[in-house]
Amino acid sequence: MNPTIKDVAQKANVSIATVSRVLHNLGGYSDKTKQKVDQTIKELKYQPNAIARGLINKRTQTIGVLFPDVSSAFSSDLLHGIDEFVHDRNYSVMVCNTDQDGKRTLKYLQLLREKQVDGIIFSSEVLKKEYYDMLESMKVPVVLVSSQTDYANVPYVKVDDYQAAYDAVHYLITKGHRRIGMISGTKGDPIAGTPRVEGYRKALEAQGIAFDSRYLVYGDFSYESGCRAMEAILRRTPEVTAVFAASDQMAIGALSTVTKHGMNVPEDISIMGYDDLRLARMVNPPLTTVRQPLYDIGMIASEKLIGMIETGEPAKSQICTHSIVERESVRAIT
Amino acid sequence: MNPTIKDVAQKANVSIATVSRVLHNLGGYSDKTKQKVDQTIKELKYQPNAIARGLINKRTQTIGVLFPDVSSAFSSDLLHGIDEFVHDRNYSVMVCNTDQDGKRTLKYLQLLREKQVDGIIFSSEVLKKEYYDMLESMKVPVVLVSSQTDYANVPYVKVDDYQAAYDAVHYLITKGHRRIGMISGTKGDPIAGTPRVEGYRKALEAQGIAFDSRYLVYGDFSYESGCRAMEAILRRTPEVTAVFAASDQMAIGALSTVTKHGMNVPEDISIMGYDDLRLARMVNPPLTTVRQPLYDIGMIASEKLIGMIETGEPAKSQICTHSIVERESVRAIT
DNA sequence: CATATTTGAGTAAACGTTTACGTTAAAAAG
DNA sequence: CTTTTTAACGTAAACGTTTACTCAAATATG
Repeated sequence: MNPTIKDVAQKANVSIATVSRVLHNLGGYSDKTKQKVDQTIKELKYQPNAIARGLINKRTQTIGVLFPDVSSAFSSDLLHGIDEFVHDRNYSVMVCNTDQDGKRTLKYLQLLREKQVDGIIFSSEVLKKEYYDMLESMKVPVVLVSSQTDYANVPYVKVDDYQAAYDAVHYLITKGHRRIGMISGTKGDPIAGTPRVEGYRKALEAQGIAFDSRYLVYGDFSYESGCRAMEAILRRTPEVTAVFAASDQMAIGALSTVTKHGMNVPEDISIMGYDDLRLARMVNPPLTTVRQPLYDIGMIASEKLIGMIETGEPAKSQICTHSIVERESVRAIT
Repeated sequence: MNPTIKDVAQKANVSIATVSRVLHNLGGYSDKTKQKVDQTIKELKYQPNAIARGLINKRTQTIGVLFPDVSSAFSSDLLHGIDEFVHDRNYSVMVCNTDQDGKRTLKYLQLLREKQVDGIIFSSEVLKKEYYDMLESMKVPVVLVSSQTDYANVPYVKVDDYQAAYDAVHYLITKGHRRIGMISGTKGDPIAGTPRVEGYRKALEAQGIAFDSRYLVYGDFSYESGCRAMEAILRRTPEVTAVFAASDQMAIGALSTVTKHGMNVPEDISIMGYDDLRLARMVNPPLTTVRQPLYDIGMIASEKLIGMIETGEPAKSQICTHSIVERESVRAIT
């Protein structure tokens, strides 16, 4: 067995309370005893037991993070930011992969509750009433990432999807494109779906370009769906000069497909993505895209969460600024 | 406050012990009491407190996972496999991002010890004596992933790096290549560095091709280093017809660089990667590479770890089988 | 010098479980 | 109808901490 505080106390000839006090620098002991206690802690290689501490403090210094897909580049960038901030503040993170499946989400929330996490970051999934109720009854702070909700008191941090899409399409227009296709994400997705389509549409109309539903095709954010969508575009509306994809993965799928058809990006067709994942710069040509600062978003979300945990006060939602990063997949036409 | 087992006991007019017994199906109670207890558990929405449970059981049902870079595609695939298996067995995972920095690793091990994790997965980092000693003193099962060690009793699960590199280069040779360059990972890395170089060398020699040190250039596994390495190759030994990179990221960097120079892959030069990350199939052309089954490796490692935790018996190391996945970045020459 | 205050500790309860042990009443055995 | 066994619980200790409370000695105050 590992030594406990009791062992330290015995060996140092003091009470448990005293050891605890020097451990936390609470004062109430002489220099001499501090010396002795510190000494025997070293000797015994004593390590406090966070579980016991957690039981009494009702704080575990642990937060839970839920992702629909931990292994996606999107999630892992976020996780990186979260991990970074959180560890700095002496918390740990428990990850859960919900696999975008309701049953699992609920099961994991259950789990996190039993494990007494101090807070939860809920990412990239709509907060169904079911989840909200559960969260509510857990009485644990939550912050949403890349998601949003009507339940007023749960803060979110995300980019303005509408505006980001608007800006992307506007950018394409300023580059001289007028026949612009869009590969949307999952149809009806209230966060990353509809608002981005809406941004696309409005940006078009603002420049006097009529929205043409044939130019809009749906995917599900994945690479493969991007390939399929691009196939459809090439077949049905080959006159398009640029396409805006609602995720980098789809953009890259589109890019592959275009090349597979013997055409070149951006010479024959321009492609613009969304997210600015690491891979955006790795593909050929490097992808022009609208950047979500995922790492920062992870940090900000953690900051808010820990703030709520430690002050008990609700946090405000935050819209992070996106930006357009110009690389080489879009060309200006005249 | 959330209701405790005590609240349930009171409301159901039984003792705490009885509630605990029905909770765990231990028998020793009548059907009627079970009914009543189950009922009041529902009514109160009682949830057991895993912290309290952990304190007494000395089991937290949590494992710690250490990665040098959580956000890398490599880590996140692994993590996915780990998470999957582990949750199935009712464990949770705590992630730590060590940032390939000694101080942090030690700090995190410390943390995981305090949090009383039941086991640790240590990934992609050499197990220095320092770490080993710490781990040893924690008396907690550990398994290494994509790493290895002399400390006999710690099991690892990985691919045979030497053989995998050998096979890759052999494959290139069978495709008719004889002037084959290699972009190695970090020089001297005992796992993913030296053995792969050795495999390269031996595969060459086995076919009567002399090893030429000018054909070997070092990177650090990253995309950028792959770009730099390829620049060097193009400058110094442009006669090369194929290059084998020790990571997909470097391979993709090489690929970008080649294209940037106006040459084509695989027409002008063939490129082969290592890992088979998700992005390998997304780039253009899709990357021929040697596949490490990272998801499976994560699962296997978890299985071993949990086995050790639950039986107390040491696990055996395991070499997972790699394979060559042929895509389009290598061509046969005649 | 007597009293008040401060310092340096110790004692014990509490956190929410699990579980070894004890106890009672009913059922089975003789 | 005893005696033994069993079923159905209850009691209380234990896990490793934190912390409110207590208390004695030392120091300061008048």
